[in-house]
Amino acid sequence: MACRVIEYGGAMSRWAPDAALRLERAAIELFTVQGYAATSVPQIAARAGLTTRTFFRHFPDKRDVLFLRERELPGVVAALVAGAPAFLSPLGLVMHGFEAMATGPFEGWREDIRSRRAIIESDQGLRERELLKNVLLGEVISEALERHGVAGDEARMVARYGVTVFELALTDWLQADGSAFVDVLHSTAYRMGRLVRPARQGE
Amino acid sequence: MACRVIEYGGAMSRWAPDAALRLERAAIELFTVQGYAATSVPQIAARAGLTTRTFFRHFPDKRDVLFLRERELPGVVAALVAGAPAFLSPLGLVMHGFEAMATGPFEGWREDIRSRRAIIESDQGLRERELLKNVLLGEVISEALERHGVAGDEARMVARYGVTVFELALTDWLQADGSAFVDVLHSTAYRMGRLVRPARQGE
DNA sequence: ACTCTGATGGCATGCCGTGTCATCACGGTC
DNA sequence: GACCGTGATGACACGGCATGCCATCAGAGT
Repeated sequence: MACRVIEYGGAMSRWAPDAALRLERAAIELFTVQGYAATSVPQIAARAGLTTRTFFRHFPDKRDVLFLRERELPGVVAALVAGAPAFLSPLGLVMHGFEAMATGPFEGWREDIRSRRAIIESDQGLRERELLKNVLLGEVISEALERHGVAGDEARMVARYGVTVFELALTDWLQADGSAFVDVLHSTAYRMGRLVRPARQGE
Repeated sequence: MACRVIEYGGAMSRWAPDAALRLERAAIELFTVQGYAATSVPQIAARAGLTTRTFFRHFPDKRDVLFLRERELPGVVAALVAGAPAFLSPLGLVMHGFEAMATGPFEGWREDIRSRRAIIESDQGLRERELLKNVLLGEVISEALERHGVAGDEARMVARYGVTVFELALTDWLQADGSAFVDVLHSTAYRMGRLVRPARQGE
């Protein structure tokens, strides 16, 4: 079967280093055409020129193939938070990390993310997996905050809040046309902060 | 098999109205003893005196049996938000609903919720399901806010924030000993609001 | 040429979840 | 009291998901 070599960032191993990428590509194509539920793992593997068993070596389950691109996200964001200026507030640290993501790689991935989102929202199981990934991201950020000296409970709260802002901003950015992700992120953070500010009458 | 009649709120149908409850009880017992993954649906059904097919008539999948008690939660909270005083801020409306839940039924369910939580946290799939339930709760609350005249995007933000506060408070309440849920809820809301307040230096 | 490593293929297995039809208890009707 | 409709359950078949196990095989290092 064609072992098309896709440049990936350098020679990794002696075998075709793109097995996971081929599987991901085949899966997205099939999901788009015939839907997620109607696509079987053997079908994906066959289209990628691999076997079912190999699919499950690269992905823990069928759903995970749609999140290959996000595997490194927690580590990257955590590193960005870890490297944020120490004088920032806890929320400032988190937003610093997200801001760097928004101005960096995300800006060019809009259509990729959009097409994946369309598939994810078509299936409840995929939605669940996405929620878990977000929570996991929050936990990693929380640890990074603790290494900045933020107390554990405060770190958890700020991390969860930050991830929520990121999620909502991402959704807005994918729907709205033309805006830069950074701007949407800032706008969302500002508006949400205002809404959530403890008001005297509303508890 | 013993068809123990559990009072549930009134005669529902002519058959034993407690099939779902029997299944839930059997499932929790087995999950506690041998773990979630090591327990099969046929095993649960047999212990409840029913068949596998009947299990899937009461629950869409194996995970859902642990969330039977929360089925009515979204409706209840939405009704509480809908009935909240109109002069409250959007966040005040949401917190009003949660506050009523906290002072009401939740206070007596602590140990039940705690044992379920222990099982849920032992399995990734169960965590995912719980996250989905929380998001669904947020969506229902968001709709209730819109019926109060809150704009769509603001409703989404406030609802997500409120659910997050509720989650964090619930976790704290289950771990800490002795505190009333309402107090933990208020404390969490206050502390999180302070952390999240837009600071001048931190974006 | 030899060995070691690690990705892959192939097979078997068990559980999950669903479609389909039969059964059977109960309530209503005459 | 006999009839029928309703709706929950039982029984069976079936396909897909996920994993354990072992064989294979290509390449790297010696």
